[in-house]
Amino acid sequence: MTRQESQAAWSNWKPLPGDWHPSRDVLAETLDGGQSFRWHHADGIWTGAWAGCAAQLRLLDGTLQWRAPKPLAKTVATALPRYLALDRDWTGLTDSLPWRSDAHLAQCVAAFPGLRILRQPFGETLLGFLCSATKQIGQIKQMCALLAERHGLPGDWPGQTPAGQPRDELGALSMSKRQTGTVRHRLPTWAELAVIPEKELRACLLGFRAKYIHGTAKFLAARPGWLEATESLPYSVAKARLLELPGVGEKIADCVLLFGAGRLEAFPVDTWVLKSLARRYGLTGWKPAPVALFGRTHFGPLAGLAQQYLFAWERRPGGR
DNA sequence: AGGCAGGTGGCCA
DNA sequence: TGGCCACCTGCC
Repeated sequence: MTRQESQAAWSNWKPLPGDWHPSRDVLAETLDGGQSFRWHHADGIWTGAWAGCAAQLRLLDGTLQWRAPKPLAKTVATALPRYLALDRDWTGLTDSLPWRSDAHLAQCVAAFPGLRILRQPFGETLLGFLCSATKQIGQIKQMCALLAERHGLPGDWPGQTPAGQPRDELGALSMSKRQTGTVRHRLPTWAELAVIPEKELRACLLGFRAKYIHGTAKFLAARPGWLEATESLPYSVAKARLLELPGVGEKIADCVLLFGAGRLEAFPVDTWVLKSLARRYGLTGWKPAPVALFGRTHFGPLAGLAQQYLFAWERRPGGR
């Protein structure tokens, strides 16, 4: 492998606008805590890609800085604040959660001060979470990386393959290394996915999820503008529409609306949240649907934000 | 070495 | 409506 591709230049580091000063842990939890599957960390620098954008982030003396590939710098300067939802008052939003009357929530919020919900591209969020069924974050990232490398357009940005990283003849990083440190391609669009045989999708370690992604791609290809329209519909209507897609159930629909459309009322209930509410709120044995109802009732219109704090807490190393 | 993993859909009573 | 189970496959 040549090194030529890594010669492209990055812009100069610049402070991120706004007043977000996350700790290293909170930054990691936000970028790599299961909302997005396209950020990779190396040597204190986070590299991520979404839509036609790529960016790097680093924390220097408690200040968050960013840079982008030079040709993209202008675009990213606009797109990154939106992606990171810098325009929303997260301090105020978090303050309006019912932590004053909920000691466990207060503990979670205190443990991850400044945690926020990303605003990712809607279609990419859908793809990521269609990969997510009964998979761990590392494996989901691997699937997304393979989809991007094999079926997405090359990005207009410097290659991010760590020097000397061995690759097998199929282009997959060897699984034993579990390195997902490449963000060299865009994710395929839904239009691109629609013409990929299901068998090729399965080869990206998708397993039975390949059928759902293929089916969703075909569904969307037959309905131009359907997904874009869905993004801007009211929450309940948008959710009902997402549930029409093969492989999209309650949980994934809520993830897409929460992480890909900024709908903080969406309250995805996965196994972690199920465990959290069982253990911390006495809902042992409850099924996902009643738990979701409890969550929306108890946490209110920003239940999705509360969910992210609970999720982060429950996932802590050695978490109990 | 076999069960389990950020779910969903289909089939039964 | 509610409870089960198959679905792919890599990893602990």
